[in-house]
Amino acid sequence: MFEVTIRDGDARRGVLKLPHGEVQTPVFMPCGTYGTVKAMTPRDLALVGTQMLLGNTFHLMLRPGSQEIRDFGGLHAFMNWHGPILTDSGGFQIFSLGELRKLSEQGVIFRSPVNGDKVELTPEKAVAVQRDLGSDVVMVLDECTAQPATHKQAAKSMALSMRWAQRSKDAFTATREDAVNPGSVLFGIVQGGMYDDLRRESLAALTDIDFDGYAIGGLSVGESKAEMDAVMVGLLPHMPAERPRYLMGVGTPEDLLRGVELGVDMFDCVMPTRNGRNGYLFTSSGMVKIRNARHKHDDAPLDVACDCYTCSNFSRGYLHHLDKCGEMLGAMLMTHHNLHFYHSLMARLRGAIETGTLRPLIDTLRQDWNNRA
RNA sequence: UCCGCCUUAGCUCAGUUGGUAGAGCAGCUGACUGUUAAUCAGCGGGUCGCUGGUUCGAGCCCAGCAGGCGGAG
Repeated sequence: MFEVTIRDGDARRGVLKLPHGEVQTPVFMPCGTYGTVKAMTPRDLALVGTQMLLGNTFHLMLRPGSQEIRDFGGLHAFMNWHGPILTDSGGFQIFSLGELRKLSEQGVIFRSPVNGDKVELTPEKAVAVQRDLGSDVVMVLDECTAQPATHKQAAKSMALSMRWAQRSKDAFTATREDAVNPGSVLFGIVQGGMYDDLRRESLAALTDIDFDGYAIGGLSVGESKAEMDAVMVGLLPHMPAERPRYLMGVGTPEDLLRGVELGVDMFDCVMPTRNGRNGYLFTSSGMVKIRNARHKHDDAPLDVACDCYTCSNFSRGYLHHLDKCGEMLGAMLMTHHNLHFYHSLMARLRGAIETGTLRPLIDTLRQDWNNRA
């Protein structure tokens, strides 16, 4: 289901073959938590170059409910996105909803952020929900370890995630026939905090179980850039070369350059969409905070080097105005641009790997982004 | 002409028994990394209509004046 076609240094150019289509890697996947990439129609997603997107087990389980979505024919039909979908397991919510949950060997009990109900999520339940959703890539339930964590805490957390990984694999194997999407694949998630030995131990445990792909979890949770880099540098060379590698929750454009350079195949992050809604825009010459007063009278496009719908048709002054007024079109146009930026960045990186020119491209991009905003 | 009420930040308003002023919004700035986020945080900003008086001390009490609103003629 995954094939690396070309390499450039440690970077890989590949193809991920999934039930809902092929994905050219390295790829960036926008977050569509509630069955929608906020402010984007599926038509616009296709327009900006989205190949594959994320859904969220925990949030969709609460609303509208996994059986409800199954009754609609699965998440693809429900949201009218017919490309591949990867669903996060709810492991990140163990981290992000830290105040609202209780962990045990069995699983996790959340207090629903919607209505306060008790909601239990176990490795088996997470797989079952994702089976109902019909995801192309199912993620195991893990505990996204909070930072900072001592070696002991990280070890305990990682060990639990590894036991859950085995249970997830067992549940996944046992439920294939009853799935909305029987051709889906299952990814394991490496944990271990910022500790190289734990990360390696986690990876060994996962490869022992054998997954279709391997994710690096537990990053972008408050650690320094240096720590994140150290985890990637220490881990990536040991990850199975013939399987896709997914860096979860990352990241900034600079993070993507670094990840691709080190051999990551898949990324996801809320940054282009959330920051887009908040008027923080990525351009070929660095980031632009469109709500700053200096853009009020600017009739130039957001990014002269960008050919997206937003940059082709609207001025910075207009985007500033929409943002100031809280108009939803502002969120739409700015999300559109940011996603276009991320996807075209990935396309350029893929092209550079094919021609063996990744290194100079990365150097050029880093220089451009740091020049000015 | 008389009576009553009102006048505090750019705007709308709070200001307890007198102790040299607060909120929301707007403005400016910053943050955001497997979305509890069209979100969150910080900052700037006021001769408390004017002039006197009482008091150790007045946005608060008293008098006059000026605007505004309402009522009666």
